[in-house]
Amino acid sequence: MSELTPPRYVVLGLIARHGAMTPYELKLKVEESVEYFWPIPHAQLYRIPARLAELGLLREETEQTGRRRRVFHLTDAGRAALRQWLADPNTPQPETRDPGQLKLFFADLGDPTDVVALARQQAAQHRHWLDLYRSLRSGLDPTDTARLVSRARILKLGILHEQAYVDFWESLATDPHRLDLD
Amino acid sequence: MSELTPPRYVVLGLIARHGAMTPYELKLKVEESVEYFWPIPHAQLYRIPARLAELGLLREETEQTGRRRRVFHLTDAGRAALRQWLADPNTPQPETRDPGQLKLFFADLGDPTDVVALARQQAAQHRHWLDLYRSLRSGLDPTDTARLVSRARILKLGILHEQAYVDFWESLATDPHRLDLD
DNA sequence: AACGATACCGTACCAATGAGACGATTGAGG
DNA sequence: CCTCAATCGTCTCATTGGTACGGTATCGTT
Repeated sequence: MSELTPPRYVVLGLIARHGAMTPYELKLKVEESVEYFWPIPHAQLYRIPARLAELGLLREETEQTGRRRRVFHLTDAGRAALRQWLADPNTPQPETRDPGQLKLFFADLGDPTDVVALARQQAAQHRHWLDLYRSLRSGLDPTDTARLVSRARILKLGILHEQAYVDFWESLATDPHRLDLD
Repeated sequence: MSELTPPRYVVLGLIARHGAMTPYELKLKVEESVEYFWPIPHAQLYRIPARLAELGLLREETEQTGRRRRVFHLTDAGRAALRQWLADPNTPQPETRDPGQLKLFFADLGDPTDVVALARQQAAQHRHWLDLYRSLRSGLDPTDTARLVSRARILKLGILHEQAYVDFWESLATDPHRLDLD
């Protein structure tokens, strides 16, 4: 069984966790969480399940009522593929694509004041995410122990991440000439 | 003048900084730095300059000697486009694609011991990058003041980033049941 | 000078993706 | 009924990712 791409495992995982879903429901689920660390454009969530069904990892059924939407169920093969992926600790390198970092990298080619404006904007942007993750964490339902642990963990990482970026950009905004070589 | 995609600005920026280059030289430059925060597959570095030349932002010349490679020069329009981009502090959101985070998010669907193995592997991986960035920073040439500042800054951010991830994964590896809700 | 080996360099191909316009369906309220 | 907004799905096109493959220079050896 060959490896799937990460977005495909996202679809398998969400269906494994929440039960059979339509592409539209997948889209809603993705927007509420996965999005933050693996964005998937919504059109993909119509293409991927269809592909997984061809591979036998999902089974497609059609609603008998109303809009007759396509509902995708996890098959045994799908569950097996998911488990196998989760059991393998080896993962590809993370990829970061950060336009702000890119502008910073080339900042010496522009006006020296640009970097301060950039830093301010970036600091604000990352602070926004930091606040969001913090409030999501304090809003966790302590009685839902099953979901709580994994939710809290992933939010913890998001918070550490954003905290690091806020620290960096704020320091750059207030003190652009400081040079850390410690 | 419509916006370009980030990889195109990378090409403009590298040529602005280092002078006219062939696609192959671009590839080498990308690998030595930009790669870490904006990966670009090498085939792109043959397509992008050609496209930018069509747009009038680069000018293509052909070597008279040997392999007769295509050398791309920055035009005034190209320089202007680059400056305009750098002067605009507004940037799209960063996108992170981290297979490790994805596996963590779905960890509750697999075996509970998987997460420890994952954490160990991730901790090692991020420690590797952390060490690399640190050694790159200590290897900076203090006499090259022009480049020093921008290099040091971007490395600082990389180090903060990796430090946060090392902290997270190491803590998870040694103490998988700890729950941070502070 | 001829040679092979090894790097260097470039292109081509095809499936997959990103982005977003557009169209269809539903159901709630008037 | 009718209208409007929300919901839901598909389509298209340029771009991208991934990678295989082919050509060209260089260098050490004889």
